[in-house]
Amino acid sequence: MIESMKRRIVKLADVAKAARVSQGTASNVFNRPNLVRPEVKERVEASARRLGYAGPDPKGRLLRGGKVNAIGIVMADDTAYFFRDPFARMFMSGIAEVCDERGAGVALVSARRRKDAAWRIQTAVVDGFIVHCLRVGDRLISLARKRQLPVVAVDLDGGTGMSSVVIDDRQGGFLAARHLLDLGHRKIGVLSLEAADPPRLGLIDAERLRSAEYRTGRERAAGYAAALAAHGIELDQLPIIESLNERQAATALARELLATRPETTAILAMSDVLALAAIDAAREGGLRVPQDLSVIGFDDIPDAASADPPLTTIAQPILEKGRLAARLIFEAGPPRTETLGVKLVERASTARPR
Amino acid sequence: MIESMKRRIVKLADVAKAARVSQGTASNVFNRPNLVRPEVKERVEASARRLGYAGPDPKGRLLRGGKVNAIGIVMADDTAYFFRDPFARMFMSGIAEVCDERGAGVALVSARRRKDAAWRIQTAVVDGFIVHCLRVGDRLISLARKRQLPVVAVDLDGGTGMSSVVIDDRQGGFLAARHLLDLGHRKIGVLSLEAADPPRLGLIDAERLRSAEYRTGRERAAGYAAALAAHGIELDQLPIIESLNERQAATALARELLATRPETTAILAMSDVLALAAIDAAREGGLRVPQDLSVIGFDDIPDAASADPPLTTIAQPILEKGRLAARLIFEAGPPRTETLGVKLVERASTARPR
DNA sequence: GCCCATCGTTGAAACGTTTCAAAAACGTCA
DNA sequence: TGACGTTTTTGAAACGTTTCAACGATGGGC
Repeated sequence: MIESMKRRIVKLADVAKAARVSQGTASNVFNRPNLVRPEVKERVEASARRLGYAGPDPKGRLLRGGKVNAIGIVMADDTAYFFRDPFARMFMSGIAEVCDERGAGVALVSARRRKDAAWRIQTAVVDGFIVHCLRVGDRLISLARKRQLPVVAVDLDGGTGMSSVVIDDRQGGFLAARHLLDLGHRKIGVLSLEAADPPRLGLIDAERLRSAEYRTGRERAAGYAAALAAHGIELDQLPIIESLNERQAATALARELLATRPETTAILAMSDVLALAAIDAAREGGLRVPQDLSVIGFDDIPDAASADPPLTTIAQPILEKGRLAARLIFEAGPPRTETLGVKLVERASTARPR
Repeated sequence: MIESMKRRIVKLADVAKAARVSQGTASNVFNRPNLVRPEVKERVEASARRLGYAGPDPKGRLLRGGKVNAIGIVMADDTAYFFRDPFARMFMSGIAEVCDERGAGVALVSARRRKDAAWRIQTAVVDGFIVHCLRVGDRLISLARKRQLPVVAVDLDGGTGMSSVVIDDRQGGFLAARHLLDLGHRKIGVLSLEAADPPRLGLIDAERLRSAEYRTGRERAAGYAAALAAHGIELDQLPIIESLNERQAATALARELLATRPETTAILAMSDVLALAAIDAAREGGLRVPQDLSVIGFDDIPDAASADPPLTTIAQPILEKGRLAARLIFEAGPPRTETLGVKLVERASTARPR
């Protein structure tokens, strides 16, 4: 009675005492039952049941044993983003696949609100981190690295001593722009991902992209520039709109672009989400895609193929990227950077200008 | 030199010793820096830097402090399912939202492979569990409950002493069936979710649904039966196909149903995924929806509205379900069951039979 | 009957932190 | 100078487990 008032939690030691065995034996009952005599095992189990023992507490085990058996994925957005964004989802699926293989768990770490983001990274109970969408040299990345756990950066030129996986964004940008140019487009509008934090929504100049904090925007733009240069065009001559990678917001911005630059015959979008938004905007403006306006995306998210019209885009192996990132965590070898290739996927959202 | 060979990890005690302070003070430097004199604080920080201290290890903190500050979501599928399935995604978004509010993390616990599923649940480092898609009385649920952490079951009639959130599946089933009947359909095919584990794919009889382990299938079927009864029809008279809730697999099964029962004028699908699959199958078979075949779904996943044709379905508040489940975990009050309502959403996939 | 191998069991030592009552240091004021 | 509040710092006690060398039994072979 009085015992129950104390409300203290039953622990292994209590069970052991009740069963008149050493704590070591009690531990074995739960972890290596074949090491202990059946009779004793049963006695211990009986005591455990009687006392209402919850089983070995992972907290204790963890401290002793070391491995959590889970990795944390850090993204610079709210937690729901993991489930909302098509790119993130695909990426996570790749990670999940490898984690399942290895029997590891997955913990989602949102780094949206900078303030508690730090705390979250410092206290996350994981064996390693995959960080995505943070800026190079981001303080959060240093925090993660300070934990002295394996860290893999994704879509980020890896700092020293950190593994990273990236895609050949520049080549992708190059292929996209060249495709449009080859079709004969010259009046091209660029729909850009965020270049830096904070984003500057709306018309920006090429310089902002050249010196962008985010690798993705910077490199893709560099690819665009290279292809344009081959046709004697400067990136600076094109209208460039910076947008959040979000359909609603981007549609509004794209609409504005089309309104202010009615001569535009093609949109070079840095992501499929942006491209789909551009198509929405075109349609609202009474433009047919691809007859009146060509649109090319980047990423090849699942929706791209089933969009109307099916999207011409630069495919990157998103799933493979996730897999690779996870493998790099588990392999825990010396830091290295893996670069994945991209390719042009021609579908129906691009055509010759009229 | 020799020191470095030992490879031992630097801990708080080492830092404290090096800075000639007590361990308590060192701890304060990291956790309540304002309690310690600036001069001392700096000394400790310097030592920490010099020794390469990684910061207080969460493992230690955890054991002492208790709270992990993360909840685990258990689903009976592989981890990628969390990101693939539209229902799961929406549900997770709701959970994520509440977790973000409370500054809690999210851990994904896959219970796919029964064997290590048990281990995963026993060792997950979390403060509570939300379990979904497991059978009532599932051993895994008992395991979770044995952890003596808050557990919330979703879409499961809560066992004793466990909170749960469900929707009014029966009412939903009733509304769906009545809608079809009101339109004049009598030759109706049922596309059912899994009734029990293991699933029995293909034609099943109504009895299997009446005694189904999974609440969802059982209750929705009961709703169907009630509506049919009002028209003097028995559920047993309709062809019922059990399928995995997966577009590819379901399409094949639906195709078969349509082939063997060409008189069918409507499909009563237990989920939107199944409904969309039915539409795919119909189209392959040269049937137009809704002119030749009406299809009604259940859930109202995001894709339902944008499908072609837009899907008539029973809407359930998926997001709210996630939010509620998470709140129940955090509130940690006495166990209770929350039932959420459903409603019919008429779109364009149903019409009068010809 | 003795030696050895084998199998079970024990006891104690980590694992790394936070917390808290009590002690010390420091200032202030009479 | 001494008494008395404040700040700071200390030391030790948890937190709950696993592991491991060593010890005691038990039984077989000689």
